[in-house]
Amino acid sequence: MPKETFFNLDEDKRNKIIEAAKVEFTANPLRKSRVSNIIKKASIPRGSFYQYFDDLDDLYYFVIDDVFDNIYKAGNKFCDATNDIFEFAQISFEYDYNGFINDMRHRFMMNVFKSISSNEEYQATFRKMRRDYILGILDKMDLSGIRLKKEDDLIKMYRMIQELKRNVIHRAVVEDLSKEEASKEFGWFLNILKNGLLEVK
Amino acid sequence: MPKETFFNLDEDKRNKIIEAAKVEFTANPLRKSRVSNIIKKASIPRGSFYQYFDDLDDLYYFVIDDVFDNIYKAGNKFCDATNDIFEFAQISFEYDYNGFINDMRHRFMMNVFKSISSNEEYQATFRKMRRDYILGILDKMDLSGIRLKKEDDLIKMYRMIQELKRNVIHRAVVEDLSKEEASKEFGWFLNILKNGLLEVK
DNA sequence: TTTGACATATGACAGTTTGTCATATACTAT
DNA sequence: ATAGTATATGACAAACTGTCATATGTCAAA
Repeated sequence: MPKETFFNLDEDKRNKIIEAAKVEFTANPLRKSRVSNIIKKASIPRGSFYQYFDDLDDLYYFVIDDVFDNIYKAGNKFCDATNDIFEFAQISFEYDYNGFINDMRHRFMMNVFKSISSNEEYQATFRKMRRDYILGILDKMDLSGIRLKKEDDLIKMYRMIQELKRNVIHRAVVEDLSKEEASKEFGWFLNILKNGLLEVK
Repeated sequence: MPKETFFNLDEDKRNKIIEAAKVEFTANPLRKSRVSNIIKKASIPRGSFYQYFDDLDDLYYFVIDDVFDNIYKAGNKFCDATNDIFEFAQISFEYDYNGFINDMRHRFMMNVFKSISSNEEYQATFRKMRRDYILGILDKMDLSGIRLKKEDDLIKMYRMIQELKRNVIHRAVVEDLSKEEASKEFGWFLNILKNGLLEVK
């Protein structure tokens, strides 16, 4: 979290720094971003930077949280437009999409997301290999009880489950969940997937 | 991707480098990891490192992909144990959990996952704020058609939807999906969430 | 065995980058 | 006016990166 000194700054200066940071993080992924570039762009001396932030990461997370927050807040204003939660989800999705992918922000988000997973080259290989691999597994399963029939849908389903798994394990690592807690949590999600959220009529 | 030179190395040397890298990436998140530490640990000269890899990222992604691959492959061997895909998911989850969270690997995965999202401090604040915020939105929704009734379950459901949204947008950014494609994709997922995967009897 | 072509190894080095610190300046309250 | 506190500043040592000229190893053809 930026230091108090940063928040004591007058708004203009603060914004100037944030803007400079966004420019830098848009041009480069975090790992290639440099404090030197940001202070040059924002015209502040090096010492000041470290008076405001612990280090570059500190500023980085502050900036992305700000961006994310703004987008989500904006998207969520649509909760007055409907009282159907799925409709709301769909509407806010479109809005979020615009927020994340508008021209100004696309490159920035690209860098944010890229630093998350492996680079493109790996992802491509990964995905290609995966498809056959998934089909191999699905082949061994009895899918007669499943609503989906198309191969593409089944693969999507498999990936959805994997993604859920990844998500729970991610949280287990970060939040230190025990195996039992994590497993139960995953089971809960699986159950939703199986039976759906809607009441059975 | 590591260069051919790296793959031409005899296995011992290759493993020594990978081991040194894992030690470094376990001790530090990518951003604080140093080529210098790795070459010291692996006893190879600096020049060689750059003969094998483009840069540190190159090695990093190679190492995590390797780790992930091994874990998932191991987990997926259970696909012979059952032909119920949900049971399989649950079994392989437990196995994956062990893979990711065993003593040796916990710290390493922590670093991998941490570099994904903001740091802990932010996450904690975020989560705390979020709860009330989510309840505020849910309050405006008509939840009478939803099977879940407990507040905690409803929040989990909301987070699941958000996570799905994040996931689709992530892919939209990285894979350059159009708004229509992305939106349709999200709709597909929502539909599964609503109605479940199981055939209606 | 010798030769040449090619692959690999090596560490010194120039150029960057980082985080700190001593000093200067501004601001506030008595 | 003064003391006390907060902020600004840029020089600097230490650390790090990626490159390059040079040395060494390998191997097939002569």
